[in-house]
Amino acid sequence: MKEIPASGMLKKERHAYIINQINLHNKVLSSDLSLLLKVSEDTVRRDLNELSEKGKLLKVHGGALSKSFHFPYEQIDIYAQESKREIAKKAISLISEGMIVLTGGGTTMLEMARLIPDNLKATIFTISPLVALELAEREFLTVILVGGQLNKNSQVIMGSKTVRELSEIRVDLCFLGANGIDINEGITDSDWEVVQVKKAMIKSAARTVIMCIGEKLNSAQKMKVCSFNEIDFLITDLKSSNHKVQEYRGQVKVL
Amino acid sequence: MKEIPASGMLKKERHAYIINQINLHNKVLSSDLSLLLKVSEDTVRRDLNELSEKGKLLKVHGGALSKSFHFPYEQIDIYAQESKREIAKKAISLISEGMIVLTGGGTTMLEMARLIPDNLKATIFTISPLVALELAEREFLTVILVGGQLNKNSQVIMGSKTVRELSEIRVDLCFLGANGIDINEGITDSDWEVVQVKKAMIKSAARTVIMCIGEKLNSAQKMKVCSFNEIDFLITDLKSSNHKVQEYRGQVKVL
DNA sequence: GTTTATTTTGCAGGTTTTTGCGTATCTTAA
DNA sequence: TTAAGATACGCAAAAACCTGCAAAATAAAC
Repeated sequence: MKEIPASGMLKKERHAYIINQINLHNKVLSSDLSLLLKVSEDTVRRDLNELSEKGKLLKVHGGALSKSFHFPYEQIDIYAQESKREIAKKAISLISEGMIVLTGGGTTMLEMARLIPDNLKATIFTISPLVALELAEREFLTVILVGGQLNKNSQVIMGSKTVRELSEIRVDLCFLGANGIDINEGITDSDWEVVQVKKAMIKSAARTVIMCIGEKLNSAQKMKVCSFNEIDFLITDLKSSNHKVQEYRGQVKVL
Repeated sequence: MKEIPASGMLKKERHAYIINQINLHNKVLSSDLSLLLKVSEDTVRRDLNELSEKGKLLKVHGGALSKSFHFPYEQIDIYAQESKREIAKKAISLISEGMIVLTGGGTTMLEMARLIPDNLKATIFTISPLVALELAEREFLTVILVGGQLNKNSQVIMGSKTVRELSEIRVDLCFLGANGIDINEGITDSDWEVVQVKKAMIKSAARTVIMCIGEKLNSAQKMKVCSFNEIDFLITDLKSSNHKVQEYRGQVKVL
């Protein structure tokens, strides 16, 4: 994302420039504008406030947003956000430079996407448009969306087209959320289509990571995705000393 | 950009000179003009105020801006928002029940997605995750995202994978935005990858609709997407009586 | 060509705008 | 809870601005 730095601009010009940036990217950061326009952040803030009063944009902490546009992921409240962030951080530590990764959807995955550092070089396949859009801002990431039908509830891509596409790729690491995890049943889910996609994802990955908040442990759904021998890591927010965690130690590597 | 300093100019001459500068650079600084015209800044200011009152330019603190040239920005948001909505509405009227539709990305397309009624039954293929997410809320729509690499700037999916996937589908109607439209050059764009995807989209569609705000008419970019005989409709926000529109009537059906 | 009237210009002084920097306060993320 | 980052506020310097005025330039009249 390279913008042409501007110099010696009149106030009106700066304002116009800012509006333009907003139209292009739907948001601006005060810090970016300061560099781009070569004025202090104070001046940028004053500009943004003026434009905001004129109703041209929506001033927010750190910058401004387009008034007519809302990022879909900004309005999502995440349940158990702290836990999910914990999980996300552990998950990210598994990704090393140059890896090819595949991710599912869900809020945990979205949280993970948000926490992925700007300087990570990797290729990310995903079935979640939200994850893809979040990652699109990372300069060194190659983001590839798997094609297929968008599921209305889960906002991830699934269906036969997706399964077929997944069968054609090979990745190093696959990150999946889980609806149910049980020591006997393995990984389970309630939706048949979801199960098909997850199976396909696991199949195309050298190693699979299941990410799951502690409360979902020891709960089973109707359909089986896979058993523990098909997955390589289980990441939860629970401490390793937790008794729930201990049960799974024999079956899978728990982080 | 070196200007020829002028000396001993009459007021009228200075005014002409200033207007000329404005036409060339879209802005002038009082300080620059003072040096260039070898008169005091006060005189320059008086000149600018006079020209401003005559409506020849827009006086601002520090100099003046062109009036006729509305920046590629400035108010374009509000103004173009309306335009794009107009276009979007016309476009939607082309979709009938049960159709299979393919859409590109861009703000016009997003506006269109927002305006698609809740009760429309159709299948929508798209290369824009944003459009897909917007449409995911429509109960009777089947939304399918084409797979491929997510472009960071445009936030649409493109690349060879996308082109290949597009070659495997057949749709009734394809909606595309245009970067440049010119009566001789046809539809043009500035990015090679974009051109490849657009070509593939047009190829897989029985009929193609180009959506484009009036301003972009009669502007050409480096790369050619297609000529007018490959597209079926051109939708703009201009009235059908507009002379710009008339020119295209012979080549394509203009809405 | 000279004189007179008119316009234009530059300057001095005071006012306003704009901007950047410190400082204190607030937000956000970990 | 803490620390880093973003923000608001006040201030001061610089730049731009305006007003009035007298000198200079131009135009008009004689």
